[in-house]
Amino acid sequence: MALRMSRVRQLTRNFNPKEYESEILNFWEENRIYKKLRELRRGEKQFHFLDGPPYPSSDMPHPGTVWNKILKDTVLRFKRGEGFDVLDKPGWDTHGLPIEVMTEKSLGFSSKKNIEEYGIGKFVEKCRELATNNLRSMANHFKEFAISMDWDNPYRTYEKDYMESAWWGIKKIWESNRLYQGARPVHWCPRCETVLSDYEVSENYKDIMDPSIYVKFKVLGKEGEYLLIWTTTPWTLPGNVAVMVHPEETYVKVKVRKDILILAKARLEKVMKEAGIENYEVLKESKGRELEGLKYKHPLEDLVDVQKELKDVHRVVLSEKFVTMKEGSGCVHSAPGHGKEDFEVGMKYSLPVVSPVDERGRFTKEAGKYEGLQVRKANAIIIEDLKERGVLFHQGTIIHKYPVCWRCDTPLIIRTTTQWFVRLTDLREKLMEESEKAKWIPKWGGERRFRDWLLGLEDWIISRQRYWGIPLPIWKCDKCGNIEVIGSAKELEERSGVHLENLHRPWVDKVTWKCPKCGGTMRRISDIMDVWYDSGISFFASLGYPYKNEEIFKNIFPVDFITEGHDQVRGWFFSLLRMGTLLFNSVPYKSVLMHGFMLDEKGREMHKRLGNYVPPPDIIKKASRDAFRFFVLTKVPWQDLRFSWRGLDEIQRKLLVIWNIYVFATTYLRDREICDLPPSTELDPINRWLLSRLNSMEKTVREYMNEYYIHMASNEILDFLMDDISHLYLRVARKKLRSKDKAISDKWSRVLYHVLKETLPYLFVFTPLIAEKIYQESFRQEEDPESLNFILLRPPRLELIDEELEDIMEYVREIVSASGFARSNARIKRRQPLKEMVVASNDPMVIKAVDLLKDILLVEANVREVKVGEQPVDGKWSEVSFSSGKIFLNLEMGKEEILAGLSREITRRIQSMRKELSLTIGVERIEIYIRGDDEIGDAVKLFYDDILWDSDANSIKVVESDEDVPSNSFGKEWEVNGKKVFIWIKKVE
RNA sequence: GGGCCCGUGGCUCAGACUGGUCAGAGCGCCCGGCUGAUAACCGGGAGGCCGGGGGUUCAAGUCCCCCCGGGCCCA
Repeated sequence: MALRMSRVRQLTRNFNPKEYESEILNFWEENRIYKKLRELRRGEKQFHFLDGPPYPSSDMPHPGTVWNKILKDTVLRFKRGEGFDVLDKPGWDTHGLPIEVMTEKSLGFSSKKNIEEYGIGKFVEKCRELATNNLRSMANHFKEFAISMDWDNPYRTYEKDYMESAWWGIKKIWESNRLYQGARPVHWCPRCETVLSDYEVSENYKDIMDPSIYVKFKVLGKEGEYLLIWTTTPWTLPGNVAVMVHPEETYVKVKVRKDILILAKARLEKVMKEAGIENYEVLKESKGRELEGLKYKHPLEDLVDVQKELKDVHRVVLSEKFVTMKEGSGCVHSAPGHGKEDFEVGMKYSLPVVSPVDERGRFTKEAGKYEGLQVRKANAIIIEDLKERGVLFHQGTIIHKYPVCWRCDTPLIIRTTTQWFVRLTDLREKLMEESEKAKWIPKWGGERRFRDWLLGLEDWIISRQRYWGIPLPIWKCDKCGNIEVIGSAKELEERSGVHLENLHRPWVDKVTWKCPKCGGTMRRISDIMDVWYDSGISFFASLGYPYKNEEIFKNIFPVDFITEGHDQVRGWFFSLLRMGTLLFNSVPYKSVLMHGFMLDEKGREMHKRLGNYVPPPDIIKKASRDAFRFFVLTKVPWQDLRFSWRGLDEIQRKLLVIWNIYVFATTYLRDREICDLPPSTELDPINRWLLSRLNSMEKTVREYMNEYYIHMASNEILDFLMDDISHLYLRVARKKLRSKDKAISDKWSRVLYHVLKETLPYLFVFTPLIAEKIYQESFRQEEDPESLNFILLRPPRLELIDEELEDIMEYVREIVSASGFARSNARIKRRQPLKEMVVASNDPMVIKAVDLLKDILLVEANVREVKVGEQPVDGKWSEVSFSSGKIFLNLEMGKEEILAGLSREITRRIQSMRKELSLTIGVERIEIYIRGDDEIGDAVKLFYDDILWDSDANSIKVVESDEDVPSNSFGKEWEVNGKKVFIWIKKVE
């Protein structure tokens, strides 16, 4: 192998991330580095990452989303460094209500009717445009943070390929008999005429005034006995089929005037007080359980048609879950058609579901007398009717939180509608089993959070009555009800002869064909799919499987790695698990890293509307991209993270130190021919220690990264650079690199060069911009790859790791700091050389430390000799303890020490004058003139060469009077150790 | 209301799984030092009974229970 000679170029002293960060981004862009990188790794072992698709509801990402992408990018960079061909396709979740609503707003719409009038086609195009513009803009923000993903080839849920994959999946679910139609109570906006999903409802509660009424339900067969129920929605009474009581609570029969009322004991006092009744008598107590099956007469039986058919149905049922003693009477009016809890209990008791309300919120014919009335407006009439029938016990009003439509503020109703379901309840066990196969980071992310929740899993409503989404590919014969589920555009074309490029509504709605069974017309049901279906299929739909990339898919399943915020445990993580299990009988991911939320500086949620939102461009402007990266990467990922400008500033200063390390190194290494690393047998212990540290750092970083302990890995490299290189090694190396002995300076140069260069690819994983900048500007050799991107992380050479030596260095650090303490106690400056230091210890490691790493002790303690020994008896000593012994510093100074100290003081002054005149070492040379007492003269004489070398001067003259100094010299008067000294320096032209 | 997580010096956070040099780091503060990496750097110091209470254990930020405060997800 040919001998390689390397050279480094001086790194700009000025640390200017604002400039170089965008310069590096441009460099990558202009030189198509990313594309070349993909080419380079093609054919290598693959690493499969799946991007959780952000929702492009804004043109700018939340800082937490940037954090999310930085975590992903770091893993991707690491895996590329390990030589993998990574799958790094970013994704976008483009469908759904938020985009629809924003589009509606931009068009000034407030309801579904507006959309229909405007034209679904035009509307859907607008939605697509909005999503596309936003995702492009968001992508640009991500790119700014050096997120290396395949931005030119993202997966987008609105693309035809993606939608076809979705159809394929639905067809498969249909074929496995899991797709069914069923009725269910849902939140419904009567004005917009649409179902609202739970999450749309959850954040939109308002204080609303409603009636609060107590109604007597007559118990059958017992004269004068009534169940006393409470409701704030009288309009749901026409749908009543049962009364729920709590099985374990105590219920009482109370005599009030002529009536006997049944209600919960715990509520008795409050109800009576509310109704203003003072005289009542408790006749009997019993457990709620004993009331089960008690039949009663519906109070509006004569007015509501549907109630006439339910005569035998009305009875008392039990529910521990939904009967509370906090409000009402403990007897809960139950209308399975108008309440989810009611529905659940109703199912258990096989009660009929009555929901005599249409999509505009009006009573239907089934409601008899009330037909055609808006349900909320019917409240007053119903109350009147109850009063008339003598069953209204008490009437009041209540102000309570009630869900309203987040778009039009209309109070929502709950009505039963027919929706499409995917049967899941029988898959609970399987889903749990599958979720356990994934590696969760942290462990409890999957174990507890997921598991408990899967236990309560129910069948999934996948239909939505909206426009911007993947249409459910279900066609139904309008005559015989025959159903066909279509799995691709091609299949659709085979049936109908219609070729569709755009599978969205309304185009797909127009495709019909003749029913093969009865000759009727097959029409698509008008629903679209829940967007959780969209993102849940990304593990195969992002590839267009099964119509494309079959080989790749088979290879990637399950994907190696996903990571998202903890809100996605029940979101995307679950959604993927659900789809993986439904379609492929397996969890679709191997490792899941759950990360936290980014909160504001005070620990609150960060939101645009709360005004505490920090736009990512501000972070770049005020801190830097790499600073933000390191800021988030060094924190425990699964905890919530407080944003902090100060924290960013701290990291920025660490980046400055890293920069300075390289500035320092290149200052000494530039213009020097540097050979390859010498064999370790030729190295002194300090250099062997550094190489050991380098390799253990590499080993540790790799181990942590492979466990996705990203914070541990990033702190490891940061500590290596700060503690080992900057704080320790360089302090010793400085003098060695400037050594007059070329053999020494050469050897140290080779080690330093090697270590710093090899650290760059590792640093690149976390803070790619600063690493690439240093590489390009200083370290890249002619024959080196064009970018750090292409460089593999060389595996650590374990044979260079010397754990004992690393342990020994810890003792050295302790001894050095003890010596500093000893000086400070004795008030002796570091600069003043001392005769000796004695280390008293019987720890063999300490003895080894002194033996092997004496050089460091000599320099750092600034003594002429260090030895291991007993506590000295004679002389003046400063004593300090450390964990394994004591150190003693000899404070007695001979003539030589004093003169050496003086010479150091003089050098120090010269250097400071140099700096004042901006005369750079190694560039401008100077002449020095000094006037002082005899001792000063002696010091100069004795240490003439040292001063000359350190201050890079041509000559030093001790002068008797100022006239001996050239007139154009720069002179200054100093006080050195109590003496007056005059120093002049003159630039040599 | 339920589930999960977090609560460590003035500030920001490491201390996970596998209780015992874990009471730490950085920043800030005070004192001192260094000086061509220099609008950097080094040493020392003050400062915490690891949210509160109970329990398990020879031993608990670390395990268990309860409470308080914050976050997320459900209801």
